[in-house]
Amino acid sequence: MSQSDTILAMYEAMHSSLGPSHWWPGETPFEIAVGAILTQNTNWQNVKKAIANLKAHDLLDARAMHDLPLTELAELIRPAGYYNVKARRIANFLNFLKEEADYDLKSLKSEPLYELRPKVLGVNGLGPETADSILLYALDFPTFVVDAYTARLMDRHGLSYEGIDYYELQAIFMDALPEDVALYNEYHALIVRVGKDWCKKKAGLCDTCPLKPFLE
DNA sequence: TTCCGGGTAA
DNA sequence: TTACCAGGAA
Repeated sequence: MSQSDTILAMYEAMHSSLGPSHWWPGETPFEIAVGAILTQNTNWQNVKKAIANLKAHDLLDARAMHDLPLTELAELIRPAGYYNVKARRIANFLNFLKEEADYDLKSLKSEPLYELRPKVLGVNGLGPETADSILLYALDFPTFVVDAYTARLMDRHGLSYEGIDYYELQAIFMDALPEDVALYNEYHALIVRVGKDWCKKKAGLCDTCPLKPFLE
């Protein structure tokens, strides 16, 4: 089987065994973008608490959030951890949103991906994974999100190697898959689910893993 | 390489 | 009590 056939087959295996993931959780593109920053190296359960705090204060709105002093924002997102750095990163993102889109995140959809992506990456605190998460899950751009789960899973299946670069790993998927936002969306979600529940950091639970047939 | 960090499962 | 988490910057 070719590399891209394998990657397509892995998707089918995960999807048929786990079902749809309904990603990204979040009611609006802005909520998704904020969630993408909050979940950097952080358990989603903790992010949910931070988002609940923001919602309770009617702050899941770009203008309202931008009017809030940084220290108060930090306090509200405290459950998500790294709350001081993340408050600064969200503020950086809000500055960007104001300048580039007059606080209207969705308006950025009119811009081509190849022009928008470098601008998003120019925001201090938004690295490749966070940028791609916002572009794919909040704005429906066809850019594939990879992460530590993806790297580990692919390495363990002999389809990658330890320490692979973000863009190289991303290219493996984008070269193998048709350009399809819904597919990119679901594939990354399935990888995260498999990464959390089977392809764990220490010892993988390969015996019961949906991807067991793909081990060498 | 180190720092940022609260929350929870094991 | 430790280990780890939908990372990124300095």
